[in-house]
Amino acid sequence: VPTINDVARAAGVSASTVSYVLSGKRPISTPTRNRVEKAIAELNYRPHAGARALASQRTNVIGLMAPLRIDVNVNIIMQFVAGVVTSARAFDHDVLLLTQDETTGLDRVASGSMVDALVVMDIEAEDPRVPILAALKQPTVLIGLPKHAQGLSCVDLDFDETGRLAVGYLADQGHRTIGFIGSPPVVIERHTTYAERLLRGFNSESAERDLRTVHIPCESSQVGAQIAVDALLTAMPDVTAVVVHNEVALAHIVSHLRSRGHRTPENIAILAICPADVAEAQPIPLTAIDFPTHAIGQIAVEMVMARLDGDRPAETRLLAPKVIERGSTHAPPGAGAEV
Amino acid sequence: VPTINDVARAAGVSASTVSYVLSGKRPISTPTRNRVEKAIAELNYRPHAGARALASQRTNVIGLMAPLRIDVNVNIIMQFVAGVVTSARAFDHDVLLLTQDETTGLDRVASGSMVDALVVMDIEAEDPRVPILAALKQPTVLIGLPKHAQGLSCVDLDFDETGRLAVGYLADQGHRTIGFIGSPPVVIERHTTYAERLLRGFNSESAERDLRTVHIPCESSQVGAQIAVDALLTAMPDVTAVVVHNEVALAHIVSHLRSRGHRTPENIAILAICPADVAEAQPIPLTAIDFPTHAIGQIAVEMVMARLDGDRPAETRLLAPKVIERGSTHAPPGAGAEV
DNA sequence: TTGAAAGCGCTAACAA
DNA sequence: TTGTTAGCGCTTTCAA
Repeated sequence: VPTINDVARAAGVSASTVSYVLSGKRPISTPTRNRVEKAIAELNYRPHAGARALASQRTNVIGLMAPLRIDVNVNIIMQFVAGVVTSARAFDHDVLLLTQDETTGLDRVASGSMVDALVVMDIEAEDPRVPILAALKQPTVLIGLPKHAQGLSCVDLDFDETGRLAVGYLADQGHRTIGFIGSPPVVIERHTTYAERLLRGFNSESAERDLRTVHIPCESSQVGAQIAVDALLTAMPDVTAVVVHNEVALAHIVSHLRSRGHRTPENIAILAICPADVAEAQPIPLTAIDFPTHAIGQIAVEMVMARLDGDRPAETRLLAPKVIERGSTHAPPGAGAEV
Repeated sequence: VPTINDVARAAGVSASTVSYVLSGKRPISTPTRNRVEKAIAELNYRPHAGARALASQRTNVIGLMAPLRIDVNVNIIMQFVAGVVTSARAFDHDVLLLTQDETTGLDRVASGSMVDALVVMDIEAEDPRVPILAALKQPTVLIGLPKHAQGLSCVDLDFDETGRLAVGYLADQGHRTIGFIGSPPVVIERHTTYAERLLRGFNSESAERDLRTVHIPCESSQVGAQIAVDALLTAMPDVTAVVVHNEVALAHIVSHLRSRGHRTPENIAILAICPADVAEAQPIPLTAIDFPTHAIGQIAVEMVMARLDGDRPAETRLLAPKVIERGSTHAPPGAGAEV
C-alpha cells in the first residue's frame, strides 16, 4: 500500500505538498498539482484514515444511532438512514452504524474519537441518551424532540402543527366528525414524543373548531387495523373522515373500511400522515400530510456539519407540515365543501 | 482527553504496560494490572481509535454494504443488518454502513484502511462488485451467491434445496397442483440469484414428482398480490397449494385468496418462505420454510472474523432449509395425506 | 514482569 | 510557492 511519501517521491515533491494538494488548504502551482495528481492516480494512493484522524483530529465519519428492532416502522427508519448516509457522503463523511439498545456505544465511539459527530434517531421524552450526548465534545443532532434538549440540536416534522393542519384541512371541507387512528399503544407508552405532539395538535384544533373526534391507537398489523376500524365505527358511527398515522396499518385500514361499507373517498375521507411514496403506493392514492423522512435525515446531517466547521449554536428545527392532495378526501356526504 | 501516557503516569507504569493491560498480549502482575485499571477508570480513558489503527493495522470496524433503496424487502434487509451489527459487536467491532449504489465506496474504505473486513449484501449473478472485492486485501463475505465467487466467501439460505423442500413437503401431503407466487419481475431481471435458484429447485422437484405447477412473479404490493392471485387461479383453477416467496405481498395474497373463496388451510394450503416473525405475524400463522435472516447476518460476520485472525480459506456456506409447521397446510380436499 | 524507543502515515506550524 | 519537521497516540520489538 503506497504512503504519502511514495507519492511525494514519485512526484518529486515533499509529503506536505501532497497533503496540501489533497486538502486544498494552501495554493499549489498548476504543474506541481498535475505531477502530484498523476502520481496519486498511478500509485492508486489513498490516505490512511487512521493516520489522518490522528494528525488532524477529524475522522470524516459520523455516528448514526438507529433503532434496528422490528417492532416499528422499518420503512420509515430506512428512509431516515438513507437520507443520513447520502447526505453524509455529500459532506465527504462515512457513517458508523450504532444500534439503539447499545447506549454505551455512544460513549465508546465518541470518546474513542471514532466519529466527528452523532445523529441519534427515535428520541423519547426522557431519553437517557440525551445527558450522555450533552456531555460529549462531538456535536449531536437528535431526530425527534426530547423534553429537555440540554443544548443539543433537534430536527423533526412539526407534529403539533401537523395535528392541527389535519383537522383544519378536513374541517374546511365540511367534516364535523373525525376519527384519528394513530400509533400502537407501545409507542405512546414509550413516550416517543411525536405521538403525543400529534395528538395534542389534533385535539386542540378540534376543540377550537368544536368538532367531534375520537382517537384510536392501532397496532401495526392487519389484525390491528381491523380492530381499530371496528372500534372507530363503533365509537363514532357517523364518522365522515379519518386521519391515519400508522404506515404499516394504513393499507389494511383502507381496505377494512371498505369491507365495512365505507368507500373512500365517496363515503369516508382519508387523510394519511406518511411519506409520499407510501401514500402513492396505496391501492387508492391517498391525500396525505407528507412525512419528509429522507429530508429530515439530510437536514440532520447538514445541521451537524454546520456545527462541526462553523461552531454555530445548537438549534431546533421543526419542519412545517404540508398536505399533498391525491383525491382521498371529499366533502362529507350531504354537505357542501366550505373551501 | 486523557492519553495512554496520562494513564501510565497515574498508574506509575510505562505506556507499553498500559497497552498490554488493554490488549492482554502479555502477562501482567495482578497489582500492576489493578493500578492500571484503576487509573483507566478514574481518568475515563479510551484509546484513540485512529492512533490504534495506525499502529496496529487494525481498525476494529467492518464495512457493511446494504441496499437502502425502498424497492425491495426493507424488513429483510433490516434483519440482516441487525444480525451483522450485533454479531460484529460480539467480536468487538463496529460497523461502517455503505449504500449499494456507491460502488466506489468499497475501494475508498478498504484502500483507506477504514475497515478490517467487508460484508456485502444483495449479490447479483454478475455483480460488478465481486471483482473489486476480490482485489482487496481485506477479507470479504458475500450474502448471496454470484456466478463466480472469485475466491470470496459466501453465505446464504440454500434456495435450491428450499425450492425442492417446498415442493416435496406439499407433495407428501398429497398436493398435485401447486402454485408458486414469487419475487417481483424486477428482482428476477436483476438476476439476484436467489430467485433463480429457488425456482430451479422448485421446478426440478416438481418434474421429478410429475406435478403440475405454475410460477407467478408478484409485485410487492397489495395490488400486485391481487393480480398474482387472480393470475394463479386463472392459470390453475384446481390449485390446492401455493408456495409464497414475497414477504410484502404475503398478507395480501392470503386475504385475497380468501376473498376469492379459497380459505386456508381448508381449501388451499399455503407454504411461505420468509422469516419466522413474518410467518407468525400473519392473521393466520403460516407454515413456512424459515429464512434465517438474522442468523445469516451473524454467520457472515463470524466467517469474516475467522478469516481475519485465522487466515483460513474462503468458503461458501449454504444453510439447509427447514419447514416450521404452523397449520396452514393440510392435505388437499378429497385426498388422504400420504405422510 | 516491565520499560525504552522506534515507528505507523499523516497534518500543519514554521521557515524559506 | 514549497520544504522541513515536530508531533498526533498508540503498538510492539528489543532489552533488561
